[in-house]
Amino acid sequence: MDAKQKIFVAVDAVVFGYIESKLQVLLIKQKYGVMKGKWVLPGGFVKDEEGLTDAVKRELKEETGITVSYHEQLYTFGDDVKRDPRLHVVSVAYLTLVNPSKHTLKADTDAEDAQWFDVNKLPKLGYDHNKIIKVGLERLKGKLTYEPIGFDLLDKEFPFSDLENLYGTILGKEIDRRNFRKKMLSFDLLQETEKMRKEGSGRPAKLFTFNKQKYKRLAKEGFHFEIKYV
Amino acid sequence: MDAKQKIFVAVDAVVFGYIESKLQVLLIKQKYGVMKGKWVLPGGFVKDEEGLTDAVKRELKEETGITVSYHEQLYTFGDDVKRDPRLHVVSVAYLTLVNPSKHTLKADTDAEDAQWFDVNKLPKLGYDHNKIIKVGLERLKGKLTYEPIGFDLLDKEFPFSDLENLYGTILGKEIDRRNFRKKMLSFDLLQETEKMRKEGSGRPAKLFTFNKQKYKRLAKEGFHFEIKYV
DNA sequence: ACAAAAGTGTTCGCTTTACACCCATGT
DNA sequence: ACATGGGTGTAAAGCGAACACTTTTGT
Repeated sequence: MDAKQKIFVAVDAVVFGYIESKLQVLLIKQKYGVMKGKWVLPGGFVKDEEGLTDAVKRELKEETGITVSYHEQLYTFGDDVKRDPRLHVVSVAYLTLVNPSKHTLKADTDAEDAQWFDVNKLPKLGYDHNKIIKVGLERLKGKLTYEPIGFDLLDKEFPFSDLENLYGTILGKEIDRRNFRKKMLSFDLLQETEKMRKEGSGRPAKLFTFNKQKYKRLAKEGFHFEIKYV
Repeated sequence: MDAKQKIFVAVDAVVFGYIESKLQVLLIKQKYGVMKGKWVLPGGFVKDEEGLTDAVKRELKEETGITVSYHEQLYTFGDDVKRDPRLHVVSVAYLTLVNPSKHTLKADTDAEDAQWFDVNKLPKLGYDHNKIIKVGLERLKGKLTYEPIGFDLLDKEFPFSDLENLYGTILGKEIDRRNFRKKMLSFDLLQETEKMRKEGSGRPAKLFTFNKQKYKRLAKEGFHFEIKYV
């Protein structure tokens, strides 16, 4: 019962957004501390008597003003005792997805600035945050094929092509539009709306919505979403 | 920079073994503290300047004298601030698999006793450890179908029937022996040995070994182990 | 000879994959 | 009329699921 333990507990969030057909991560520029001026993941120390999930949500709100559409625990980083140069900090990382079109970023409290970065063009971040993002990206790639979380990155109503692009971009694969559409529709989880989106030239696209309630119900009954190799 | 944070970091291990065709969990009986006399998962506080993985391995060695054959981080429990009644403790849980036939359990240090329990006949444990085991079991079930970790629960050389039973027992499903064998062998990751095992009556069984090196190599090249619905 | 566990193939249906042309709109 | 992106079907191959009898040993 080591009541004088000198280890600190932090939370960090890998927040992904899908903007202009690119997968982006939300970073903040540190205002204070050793990492001052460096870009890092939103996050910070957990408060006494505060749960982990509450802590991430608080930090996200404080630092970026974002509301999440999907959230899960990612991994706890604590094998490298020097991942924070000053203190022994164990960080519980979260994977969160947002629909960025809904939000305007606002830097706040500890953050000098908050910005979206293309996940393939990241600067060198503070701490081990490049590694954390890598782990987050792997998880996202993995889950995309067996859980319908891609929808959490899109608008509520979206054209099929957005969904195709999202899968193609994130997984880095060419996808067969016909097969992809057929498979997606076979789950009977997409609802066609009356609306159309016309953008630039080309034929206008029907907009769809994802029926999350139905998915959750089916999932409980043993249904398994799976969109293989895309 | 909250240098007076009063949160403690612990690690706990869900150690599974497969004994007499039953999935078992390793528990220890607490010698000291509020949970004295209760069965709990092996684990304890992380030491200052100690990495998480090192901490679990140390605790396992101290408390049970076991050597692991598979080990991965499971989940970090820290949403419930009162999961430890006295202190705010965040616990990083690990999933570890061992081949119990190699080991003799020995209780040590904090442990009054160490014992295997049938995963379906658990007593009421201290803290939230029943829940942690539940999460561990879910993970094990999930991984069994898409990573070849079942082998880590078996002897190095095993008859096919052990593998069949393991999958059947853990997943709680009847498996078709012919299809299962065909699929397993199709990966070309099992090596037939010269040896046979005869036990009681019945035809003696060829013993196989799993070629882990080959699996790791193939996995890097994109190979995907998958044994669906068994 | 019988009981007990090991070992072995084939058929059917469904899912996956590969693949190319027409449609609706803007310029 | 042409450029741009949206929308659609079919055939072949591969995989998963169902299914029962023979072999080798111990008693």
